[in-house]
Amino acid sequence: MENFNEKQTQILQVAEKLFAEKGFDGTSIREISKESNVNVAMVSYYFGSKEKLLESLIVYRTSDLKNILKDISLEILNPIQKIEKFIQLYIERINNNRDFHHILLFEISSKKRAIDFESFNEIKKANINSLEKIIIEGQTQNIFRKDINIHLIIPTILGTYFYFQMHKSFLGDVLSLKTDENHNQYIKNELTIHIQQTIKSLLLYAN
Amino acid sequence: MENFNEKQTQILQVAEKLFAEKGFDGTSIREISKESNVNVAMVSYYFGSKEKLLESLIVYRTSDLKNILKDISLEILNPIQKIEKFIQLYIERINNNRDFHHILLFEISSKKRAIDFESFNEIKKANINSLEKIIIEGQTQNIFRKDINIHLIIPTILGTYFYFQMHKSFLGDVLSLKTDENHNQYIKNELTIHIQQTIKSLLLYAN
DNA sequence: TTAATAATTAAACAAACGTTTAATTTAAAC
DNA sequence: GTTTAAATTAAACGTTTGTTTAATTATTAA
Repeated sequence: MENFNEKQTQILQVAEKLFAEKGFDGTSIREISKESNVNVAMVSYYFGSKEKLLESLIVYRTSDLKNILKDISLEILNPIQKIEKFIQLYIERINNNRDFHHILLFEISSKKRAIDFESFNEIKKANINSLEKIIIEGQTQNIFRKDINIHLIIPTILGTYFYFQMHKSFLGDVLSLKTDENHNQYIKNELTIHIQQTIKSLLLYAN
Repeated sequence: MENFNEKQTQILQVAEKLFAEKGFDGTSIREISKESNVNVAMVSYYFGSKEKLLESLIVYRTSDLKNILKDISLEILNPIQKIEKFIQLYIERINNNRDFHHILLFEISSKKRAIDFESFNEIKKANINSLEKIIIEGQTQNIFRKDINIHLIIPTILGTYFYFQMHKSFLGDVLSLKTDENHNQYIKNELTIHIQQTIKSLLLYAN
């Protein structure tokens, strides 16, 4: 349906970066146009308004995310390996789109604008279903606990990631992560392992 | 040092609510003054500027938080009970100041303003120390795992809480939490138990 | 080559913003 | 009761905001 040309994509990417850094209301169209090397009027010309620019960004990124969905439950792995892989892929994908998810997080919990998150909620539900399949498989094999509330597993996985990301500077200090590259490598390795270990313990631990 | 009179407190509380709902940049001084039933000029008169109002809010709430710090490590409880109590008190306290912590979360990860978070970081470090004591105690008693990274425990505890809080409407749907009272009770009970269970599993589970 | 459409621009627009001013009212001190 | 200081107000200030206009340039189609 929606397709963006080169200049539109340029604007969307600059807007994404600035919205993530300074928030939607903290970013002006003039900043966006300046950093995109485009006239101020072009944003209205292409997207209609600032708010519609944000909506276009959501369309743009959501259509990105839809394609990558992968069904781990069909692979030849045991439930524990599937959980590990699910978490690794989930964190990796969100981290690759961290600016966009930062914006989403703010907009979802904001009462300022009425934005339609339905297409995004669909993706979220698909991911929950994917995880649920794996957990049920582990439960029927008597490996996993039976009293698991799946809707609290995702908050622990993603919450840990987002908290880490948002406290970048504080945690970067205590963990001696000097560069952004260090930080990113830490997420890819230690943090992902920590989250995997946490969820595995929760699923496997018997009172 | 700083002390606020009744009218100043009124302004601070309204500002806190609106900043949490719509963000700092999404809230105007005129909105704050209207909802506080004071003249627009009063905000500048009392606080100097909008940004100094935010700084005053941080001072106001931080001095609140300092007093409640409680040393669980001295109580007559076993390490597991101490962990449970630590998590319960920590979540409870943050949930009681959820608007303020919502603001903090976004200011900390924002590149818009240069705000001094030192006093707040001190509190955070004190809490980490408190948790570390408990974990070390459990480790010397050979109850807890030895390969725990304490700096990733806090992100899991608070990250789970914040993610839950920020996805209020999505999770409220799937968990059938109709009112704010329902939501708050769920945090106090099920969510707190989930987080306790998660951290206990992580600390106790042996490969 | 010409006509029509799309892209781009500088300038202007009104509205909203944070802040200041200057006048007035209220409260406290003497 | 008078003086002094603090609190409160409506109005105005200069900027910045998102958006529109009207003119110009570049591209495409006939």
